[in-house]
Amino acid sequence: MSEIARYLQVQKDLRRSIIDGVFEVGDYLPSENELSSQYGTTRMTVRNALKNLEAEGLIDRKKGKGSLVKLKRKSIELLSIKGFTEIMKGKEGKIDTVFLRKPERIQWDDDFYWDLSDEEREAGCIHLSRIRMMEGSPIMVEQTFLSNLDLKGFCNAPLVNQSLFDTLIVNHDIEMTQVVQKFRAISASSKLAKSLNLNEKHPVLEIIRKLKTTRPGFYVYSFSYCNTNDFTIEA
Amino acid sequence: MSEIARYLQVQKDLRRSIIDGVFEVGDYLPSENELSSQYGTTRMTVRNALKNLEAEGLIDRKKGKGSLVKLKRKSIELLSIKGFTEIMKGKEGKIDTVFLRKPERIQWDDDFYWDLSDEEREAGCIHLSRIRMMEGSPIMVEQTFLSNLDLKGFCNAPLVNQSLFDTLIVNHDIEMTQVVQKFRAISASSKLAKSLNLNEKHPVLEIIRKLKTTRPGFYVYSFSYCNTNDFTIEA
DNA sequence: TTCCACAACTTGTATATACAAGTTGGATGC
DNA sequence: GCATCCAACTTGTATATACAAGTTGTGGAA
Repeated sequence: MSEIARYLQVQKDLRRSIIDGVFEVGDYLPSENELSSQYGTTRMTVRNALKNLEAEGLIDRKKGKGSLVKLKRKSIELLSIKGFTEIMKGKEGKIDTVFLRKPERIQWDDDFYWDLSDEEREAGCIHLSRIRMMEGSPIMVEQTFLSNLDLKGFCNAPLVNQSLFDTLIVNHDIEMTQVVQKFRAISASSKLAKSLNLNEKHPVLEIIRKLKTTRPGFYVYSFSYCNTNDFTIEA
Repeated sequence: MSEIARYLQVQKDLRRSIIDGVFEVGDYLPSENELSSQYGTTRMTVRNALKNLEAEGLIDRKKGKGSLVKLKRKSIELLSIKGFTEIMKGKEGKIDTVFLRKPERIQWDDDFYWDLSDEEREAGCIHLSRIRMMEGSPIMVEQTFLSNLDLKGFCNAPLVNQSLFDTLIVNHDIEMTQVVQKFRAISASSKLAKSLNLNEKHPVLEIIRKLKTTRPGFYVYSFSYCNTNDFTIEA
């Protein structure tokens, strides 16, 4: 009765294997024929799963070769930060993420930017706050809010791979599917300027995001503030 | 020999019909069975085309109902400008577009931001410049550059629907397929401040875009500068 | 009239099969 | 040794078919 579709099982299983490192970046997945006999299904069903994994950005598929694991989720996962100045043009530096506030349960703000459903309001809010650093310099402050819907143990368990997205997929079977993102240029408040090591009123890029997930009614909201002197934000 | 795949033909044909208004927004496409007999192919082939059109954002598909035409291309067509202040929250106002410079042939700048292929360099550049206004106020200045590759009569003919994108599709069979877009917050130069009716050094959102098309090697580049005091840019 | 069941549609999933076309490595011939 | 061809792999496309499951209108029972 209403079991999960087979191709979704395959998709989920392969995704988990990739994220957990069973298949490493640069590896090829087993061929479609191998996979279909492993999972006891047909090649077309496996292809359906692989096509979705490709759309998710986890693999690249090439005719004649195979399915290459790349594990580079597009903009939906993390905003990608690229060098802007001549020396760094287009390059992606190494990013360290530091918690300002670890995940904790709070109440939703009455004036929260996005409209919330009754269900979300009732479930309460989980909040976390991070700074992303590039070579010791703070680049982006990120505030994240999610509703506390069936997220058992979320605040106590550590994040998988330091990533909110990997944690939601691996521990809670929730996948990000769509994103609405809005951009503004604003002046840094004194507090923000301090966090980003800038002068007050320096221009800062504000990114407001609402991420839809595979769990109906469950969204992830984030507000990011970036110093874009030497970097661009790619989305 | 190496004909275009059937599902791509169906896809292109349906896409064009939608853009040309044969199927209007809000209509349902013919059912998969109807389409497959119309095109003399199987349902699975038609489904392949429809799935891609759904990914392009041209239709929505619902089990039990059909394929709903929505023609809401995502960020790839036009950046959408939405009200930010309380009164306007999320609303989309009416936008007028005014030419600062009509399309004209120029030389590529040696220091052009993106790397250009020899082919693009040789073909030369077409440049146009527009301001987008909302209720009389300038919101965005947009500089657009494209290589002059087989664009017969482009500079002389008027734009279709006032739109560069519609012009390229209808007159030259070129369709935008992918976009790389980078965001920065910068201070308005005096010239830019004047165009946008702002004080000098006011924060301005810079959007750098490179649009890939269905014609190999042909790209459209744009640089946009937005006043985001009362609006957000959605991408 | 109102309600309910069902037929007739829609898209979603799955199987089985076939051939086309890109990639690779090894056998063969020189 | 070296180039060439080819067999054996890979994914891409296409056909044919079947049933599941969501949607809607119709027609009959209460």
